[in-house]
Amino acid sequence: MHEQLIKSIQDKITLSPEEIEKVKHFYIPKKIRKRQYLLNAGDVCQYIAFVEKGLLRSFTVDNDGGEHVIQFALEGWLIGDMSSFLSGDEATYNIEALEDAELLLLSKPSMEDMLHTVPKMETYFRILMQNHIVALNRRVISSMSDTAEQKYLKLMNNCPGIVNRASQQNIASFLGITPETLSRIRKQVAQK
Amino acid sequence: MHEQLIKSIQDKITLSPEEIEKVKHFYIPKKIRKRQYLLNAGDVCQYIAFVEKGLLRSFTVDNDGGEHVIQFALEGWLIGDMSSFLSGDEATYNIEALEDAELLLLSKPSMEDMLHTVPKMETYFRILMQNHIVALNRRVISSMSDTAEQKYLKLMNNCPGIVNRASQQNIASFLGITPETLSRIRKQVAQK
DNA sequence: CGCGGGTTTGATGATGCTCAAGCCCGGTGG
DNA sequence: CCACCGGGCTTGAGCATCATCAAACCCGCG
Repeated sequence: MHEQLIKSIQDKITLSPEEIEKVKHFYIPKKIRKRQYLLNAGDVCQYIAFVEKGLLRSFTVDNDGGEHVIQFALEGWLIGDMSSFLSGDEATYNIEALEDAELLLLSKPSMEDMLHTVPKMETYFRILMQNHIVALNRRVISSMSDTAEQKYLKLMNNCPGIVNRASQQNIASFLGITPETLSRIRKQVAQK
Repeated sequence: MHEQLIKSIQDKITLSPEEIEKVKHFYIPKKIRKRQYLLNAGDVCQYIAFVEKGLLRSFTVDNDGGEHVIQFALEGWLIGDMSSFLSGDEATYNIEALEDAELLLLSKPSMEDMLHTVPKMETYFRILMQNHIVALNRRVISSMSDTAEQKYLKLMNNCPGIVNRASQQNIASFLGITPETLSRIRKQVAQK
């Protein structure tokens, strides 16, 4: 049940077996079914979710009712509205399961406890934050300067799992292009 | 010399006068002239710079030699290659002064000292990080779904200082459009 | 069997890029 | 003090990419 979490942590820092046991107990396991929401925009984000299994998306809905996929999360990824979680403000994102999923939830009090009892986890979260910012910066540049095809190919290289498992609509929204354009691109790419 | 810094901190957390004095001493004042570089891509980012006065930009250069402005920083803002600063890896961004500037530099050892002696500064930096992530997410959405004119108008509203002080080339690069397009947009916008 | 969501395919049009020329203005040297 | 240079900004014409709108298609499911 915690394999992915432990792998993710040991990837970045070294913990003793006892520390690992302690860390585990701060997370609450939760299963959630396809199409269920983990968070609704407007609520406060109570939990950061680590994905053990499954696929989720976070997205916003703009004034015209258009959805914009902010992020996908599959096995080994974190998802949540960080800003709402840390500040206690209303969330601006929705989070929905695209597949049946097994999650490990971390509440804010648990997180604080955990950082207190296993201080090395500070480093773990700092690295996650840092990687997230780097990824966001890359995405900004890509969305501004790459063609639709380049964006798609980069996603295929970096996250083949997402391309295979998410619907084209969601992928298109994530890439900032229309589903029709994505369909045509896939056709072209396949012919090579 | 530290007015902007103190304002930025007191905006987010409450410090006693003694704590403020302590904090000040961790920062190294530095003046830098227009066109000077604070950081070259490939070097390690030794300092996070707080801007007391002036205007800077961070940018990448892609394979074709094209520049992409990642960020501007004017009075009261932070600039640096966070990832390089925190991890010690090579920086991917360049940082250049667009105006003569007065900076307050924070090295990594100083930062660690400071967080140790004035723990409330943890919160300050966490809020900065958090705001940064929110801003990046907004920028991603904007760059994917807004027209060039909308992007420009948003920048004008959010950061009039940048629109007034940076060159059109830099603003265009930041917005992900060509200088020609920006020129035409400004003309249209002016006619209202 | 028929419905419905997601995907494909086609035709058309708008937005913004490219390339190219001209202009404005500040700085430099004669 | 003026002429000239050069960088940045403007303006124009043509074009590529991608969005829009619309129709057909595919396939799982009631």
